[in-house]
Amino acid sequence: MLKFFNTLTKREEEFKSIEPNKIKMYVCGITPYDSCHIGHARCYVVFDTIRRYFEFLGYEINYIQNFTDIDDKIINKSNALNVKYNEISEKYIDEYFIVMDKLNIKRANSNPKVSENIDKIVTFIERLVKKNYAYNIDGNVYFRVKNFEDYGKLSGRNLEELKQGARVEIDEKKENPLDFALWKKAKENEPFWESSLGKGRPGWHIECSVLATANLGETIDIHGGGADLIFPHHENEIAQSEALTDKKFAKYWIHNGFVMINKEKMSKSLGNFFTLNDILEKYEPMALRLFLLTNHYRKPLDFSDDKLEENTKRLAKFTNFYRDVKNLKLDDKTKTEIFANLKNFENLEAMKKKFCDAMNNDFNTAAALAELHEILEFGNKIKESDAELAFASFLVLDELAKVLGLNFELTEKSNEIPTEIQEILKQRDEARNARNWAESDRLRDILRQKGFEVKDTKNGTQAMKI
RNA sequence: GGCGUGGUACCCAAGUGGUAAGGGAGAGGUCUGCAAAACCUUUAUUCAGCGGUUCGAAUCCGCUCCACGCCUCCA
Repeated sequence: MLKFFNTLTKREEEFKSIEPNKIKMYVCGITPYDSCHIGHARCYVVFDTIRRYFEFLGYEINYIQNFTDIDDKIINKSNALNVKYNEISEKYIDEYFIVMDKLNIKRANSNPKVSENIDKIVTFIERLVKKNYAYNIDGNVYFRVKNFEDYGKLSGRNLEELKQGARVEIDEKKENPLDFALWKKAKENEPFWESSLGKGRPGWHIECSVLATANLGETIDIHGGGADLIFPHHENEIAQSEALTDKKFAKYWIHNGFVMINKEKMSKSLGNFFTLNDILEKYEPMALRLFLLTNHYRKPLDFSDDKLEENTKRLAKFTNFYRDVKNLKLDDKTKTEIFANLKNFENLEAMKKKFCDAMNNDFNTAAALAELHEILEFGNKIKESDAELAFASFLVLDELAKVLGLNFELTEKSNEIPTEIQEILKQRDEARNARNWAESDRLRDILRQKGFEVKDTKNGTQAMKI
């Protein structure tokens, strides 16, 4: 039985999809105005892992993730660099895919862009105005918060509390300081769309309500995003959607915790952020994914280089085992038979069950990962004595690793050995066979200088990038 | 001020009432010409502190101390 924490009800709940075996899931995407950082990686790894687990359980999932490709930050940057706003957004959308592909994050079923859905957004806002949930002042349209009774139910706030902290821009003429913009009137040097609401562009929150309901229907199973979006973004999404449809917008809300640097929240304003480009230049993507999965998704996660060093070593334990499995002396027919009879390996079935128990308990990837280590150790212990059992443990390990999005075969950087290095390795093997230790040690030093560590095994010398 | 989260070994980290998973580092071992790597074994009578509830608490309750987040753009 799968249960997980629902931000809306503030407790763990058993999961039941609206339609049998089908899940409609929406996760807030990025605003493409700059390179992705480790916080983005955490969010999308978390929801990718959740998605993969649902698929493993047999659900058919429709996963939608938007791009907020028109926004103040993009406009500011495009004005500063004197290029069109979409040049900025397209550049960073391309970057997003490159880096997320490296992390083995499955593509969404669709990635709708705000700029391509303006008409739907305008219609949505018009209907809100008609229902008296929104009002237009001089071409700015605001949501009338006081008319939506449930406002605050997600973030656990009430209107009185919120009024205390509310800040109002000087040039805004809202009825109520808590009202938020649905449609922003075009200012000078800003891209705009002509519409019945006036010349302008959508506010931030409205897009997700529109794109989620347009792609998935009025009620969706799961809505996800970073914890920083709970208020006001997700609170406002609920208000807009439920005001219009009078139906529950999302049954389950899932939020991932922040990434911290030295126990402080990582953020642009503090300047303490790391881009994924920088990180992945130094470390294997799967080491990063391993690190992210070691922490429970709802807790804050403290990031540092040390952690990635640790997880690089940890990653090597898995990839080494994969390499050893490839060298097992088993013919294809035997392998096929093992695959077909995997359920007969009771030890492995038990470990697989523990993996699922962990995932069923609020997606406890850390405990699930621990189970992967158990299978790894099991496989390592018997690989010399029982090739068939070792191969079976590899199959189970690989299956479960992939549920977590860990593709250990993608990571063998060390397999890319240049021919020059291979030549030296060959010479060194010859020297060793001739018991010429002086020459062998000399070649080893040369290899080290060239950035390769040697590893002597029974089957000859291998090299690994340092 | 209001709302909320967390403090578990040298470091990271799981644990949600039944007697402390896992990883890194350290130590010992196997292998090896020597190394390195790899693999195996091992490492918390104790969970920030003090009280309480219970047959039983890291887990529940109360207080104290410490760290952090949200209430404004953020994944």
